[in-house]
Order: sequence, then structure tokens, then C-alpha cells
Amino acid sequence: METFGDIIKNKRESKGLILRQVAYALDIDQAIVSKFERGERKPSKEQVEKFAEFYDLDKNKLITSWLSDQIANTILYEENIGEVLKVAEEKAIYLKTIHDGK
Amino acid sequence: METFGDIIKNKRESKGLILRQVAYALDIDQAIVSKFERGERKPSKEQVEKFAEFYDLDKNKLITSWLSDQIANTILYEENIGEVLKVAEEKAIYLKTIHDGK
DNA sequence: AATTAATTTGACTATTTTTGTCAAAACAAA
DNA sequence: TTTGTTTTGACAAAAATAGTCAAATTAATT
Repeated sequence: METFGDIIKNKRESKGLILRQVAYALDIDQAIVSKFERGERKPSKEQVEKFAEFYDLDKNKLITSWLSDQIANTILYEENIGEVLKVAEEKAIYLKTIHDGK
Repeated sequence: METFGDIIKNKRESKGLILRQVAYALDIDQAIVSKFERGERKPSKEQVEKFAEFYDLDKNKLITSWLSDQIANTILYEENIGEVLKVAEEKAIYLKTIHDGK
């Protein structure tokens, strides 16, 4: 189960980079990058995209990881996780059809 | 596809109540109740529970509806909705096992 | 159509949450 | 011990959210 933080941390280490270098390249404070890696803070979507570009990762996959982290955290302590997500999916699809197709 | 707002609005109308009465009973400004009904604002979990009690609705079902609204909104404009939710579920379950069972 | 009732809207403030910055603490390696 | 790296926490700035209120809009009655 690889979180967003795991992904960017592994990638950084596999490239032999230190936080300072990543922080400089992405123009994000290194304390923040450290917190992203440990899941202590959530990056914005723009920041996620920066990481994808810099580390040469599939942008959609990384966004999926980041979004799913967020969702997992919001439902973590709830009952009926499966049910909640099932309903959420139906709603999202429904709202989407309304949004574009009307 | 019944949202949280739909549920509490339908329930209010089926009970023949006006906003002011509900607002008074729940100690929530009526403008806010109106916004909840139309999905313009998201209630807190405590407020959701107040509604469940006042309207005699199954608390878990109402929370499911409320949570799924939130999740649906966060993924609404994303690609791979299904994939995101699948991963989110795995993560949630995984984090849960870590949390209690270790 | 006029009056009354109910709902919705929007402006405003207050409160809470999130953000970035920085330096010091903790940790690891040389 | 010295040097390099990561983590932590305090702080202030900025942004998001919440509640209050009155006016505007809409709906219902008379």
C-alpha cells in the first residue's frame, strides 16, 4: 500500500537526491517536502504535478495516489467504508453526467 | 440519486415543517439550514447527527449520505474515478488494520 | 393584486484551518 | 567530533469555513 509520500520519497532516494535539492528544484521549502514524504501535510494539486514532472512519474497515477490518500483519510474512522464509497461513486458519475451532458 | 440535502428537505416537507421551526429545534440559523438543503454548505458531523435525531432517520445512513456527498465532490472533476475510489478503499482498510490490530 | 409567509441570497465578521518560513533539535554519517 | 541531512515546532500570513443578519426573492393566501 504505497501512499503519495512513499512514492515521492522512494523516487527521491532512488535518484540519490537530498531534500534540499528537491526543495530547490520545486521551489518548496524543504521542511514541507519532508512533511509531504511522511504524509504529515497534503500537497496541493499543483504541487503534486510538480513532483510528477520532476520525478518523471505518470501524472494521473500520482494524482490518483494523492486523491486516494485524502479520501482514505476522510473515511478512515467511519463505518460502512464500502457502502460510502459505492454511493460516492454513483453520485460522482451522476453529477458528472448532469454537468456535461445535462 | 438522493443527496444529503434532498433527504433532509424531503423529510422536512413530509413533516410539514418550515425552516424556521427546524432551525429553532436544532439551534442552527435558518439560512444555514436552507443552504444545507440545497447543498450549498456542508454540515459538520455533529449537525448531521442532530438532523438524524430530529427527523428520526437512521444515523449511519445519513452519515453515509453526507460523507458520500463530500467524496463525490472531491473527485467529481477527476479522471479515473473508479480507480481512485478503489485505491482509496484499499488504503482505508489497510490503515484501519494498522490502527487497531497493529 | 395585495398582503403575508417562507425561502434564498449576499454582505459582513469571527473563527478555524491551512500555509509557508525559519531556526533549532534530532539523527546519521564521515 | 565535525559535517551533512532530516525532522520538529513555533510563528505569522493567508485562505477557507462558519455563523449572523437583513434585505431580496419567491410562493402562498386572502
